[in-house]
Amino acid sequence: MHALRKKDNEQYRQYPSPVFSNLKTHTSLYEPNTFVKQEGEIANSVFFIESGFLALSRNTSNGKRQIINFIFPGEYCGITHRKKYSFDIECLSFCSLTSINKEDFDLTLSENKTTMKEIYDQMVLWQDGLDELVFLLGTKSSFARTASFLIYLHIRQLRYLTDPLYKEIPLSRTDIGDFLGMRVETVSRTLTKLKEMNVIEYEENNRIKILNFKKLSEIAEMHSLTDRWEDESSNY
Amino acid sequence: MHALRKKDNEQYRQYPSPVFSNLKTHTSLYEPNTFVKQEGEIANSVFFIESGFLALSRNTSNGKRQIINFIFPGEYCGITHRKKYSFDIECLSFCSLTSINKEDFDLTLSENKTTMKEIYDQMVLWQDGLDELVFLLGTKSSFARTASFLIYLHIRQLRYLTDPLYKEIPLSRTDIGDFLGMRVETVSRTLTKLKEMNVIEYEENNRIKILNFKKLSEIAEMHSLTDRWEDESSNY
DNA sequence: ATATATAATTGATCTATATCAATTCACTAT
DNA sequence: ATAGTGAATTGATATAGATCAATTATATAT
Repeated sequence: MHALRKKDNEQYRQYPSPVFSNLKTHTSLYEPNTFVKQEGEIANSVFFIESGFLALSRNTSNGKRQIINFIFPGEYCGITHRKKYSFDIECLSFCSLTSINKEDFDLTLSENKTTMKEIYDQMVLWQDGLDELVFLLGTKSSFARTASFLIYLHIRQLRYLTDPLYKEIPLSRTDIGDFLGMRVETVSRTLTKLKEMNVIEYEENNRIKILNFKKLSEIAEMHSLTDRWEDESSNY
Repeated sequence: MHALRKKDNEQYRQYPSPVFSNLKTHTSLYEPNTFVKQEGEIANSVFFIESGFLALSRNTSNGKRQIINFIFPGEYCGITHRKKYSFDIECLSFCSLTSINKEDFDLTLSENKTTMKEIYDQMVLWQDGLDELVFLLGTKSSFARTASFLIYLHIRQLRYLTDPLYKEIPLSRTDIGDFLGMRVETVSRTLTKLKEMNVIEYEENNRIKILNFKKLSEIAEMHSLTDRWEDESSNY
């Protein structure tokens, strides 16, 4: 986990709290590397991200961590049918979250068509993304995974950057590895290789710049897939 | 892929087609090992499974197959925001499906609260399941994966069996491997080991019977997780 | 019942990636 | 500027699981 500096956070778009009409919602601020919820806590809230950048992650009994999803401003997290959260909700940057009581949330969904549609759309989008991640974890080499990840992050963050100069949201090698099911060392090695191939270059503050998108896509074994991602980015 | 015999299908619950009011839906029958849709086709329909048993899968350019999800009667599939399907929809048994035009489907969702809620609930449930799969693929050993799978399938199918004598939906070792990101040989080896440990036993027609659920859960590294699964099964 | 085809098992190797260990780098604080 | 701390890199080795190859089991067809 790599702490963002406070000023970095200003480079990301802020989303106003959604209108949960008459409900008792409240907004809280979090520091990087703090936990909003931990696995096993009663799933009694849903969160809306006003600003900042989070991860949903789970830990095995023997200390391995898996990041299930990265969460960006404007998205909801903590929606589940389980009684308890099955993952940690952790802040990777300074975050501002609106928390909504679960029952109120469910009630609002059943009453408010617009909100329901909005959430539904996010679920579908996440579903698409999770399908991708499953495919990646189940079939791809570490090299292809890393390339896939860079494309994924590139597309995913386009929407959230206010300043295009801020090329990449800084993530530690550990975070990347925990998302891709690889060890830090392997992430480092594959990134070094991509750098040597002039597909990417390193910039200040842990950011990675894509130099050759086409080649990266090929490495990611994403010939047709890339097209799809590009389709999607045009929806943003 | 292992063909179910026609009579097997009768052991599974049939779900009546949902009321998509005034819409032009139609029901089709499929043989085992046929494709409803293939990756890359325009995503213009959503399907409701009346009976039978399907898989969503994707293939890499070098011929590896990843099963993203198994689909059971009463569920919808083919819901995506992509323009094209990103996976094959393939029948693992004799299937009866209602196909609904995508635009009609979306329209109905925005008009009919009950349907929207129903779909939303399925999405949340699938999301939970996909989270689990990502966790499994990213962190677990092949042995733990296999155990996890058996528990997953056991819970998942409870709802669909009319005759409790039909213990397990028959899946080939290849299907299991393609779901768990393992090769057939590895699946076979891990199952053999579980059999030798008296955790499971083989029955006729490729079915696997769980003999020791507790031990299986431990192997799956699911101490707390098992609790959750059990929570869920009580929702069915 | 016998033949044929497909799936599952088992064994022997090979390889990608994890693990272990040491070094270098980058940021923070004094 | 300098020291201190955690992250990233690089190298050496170990290993889980893939791959290759052969055998056995199961299902289907004649």
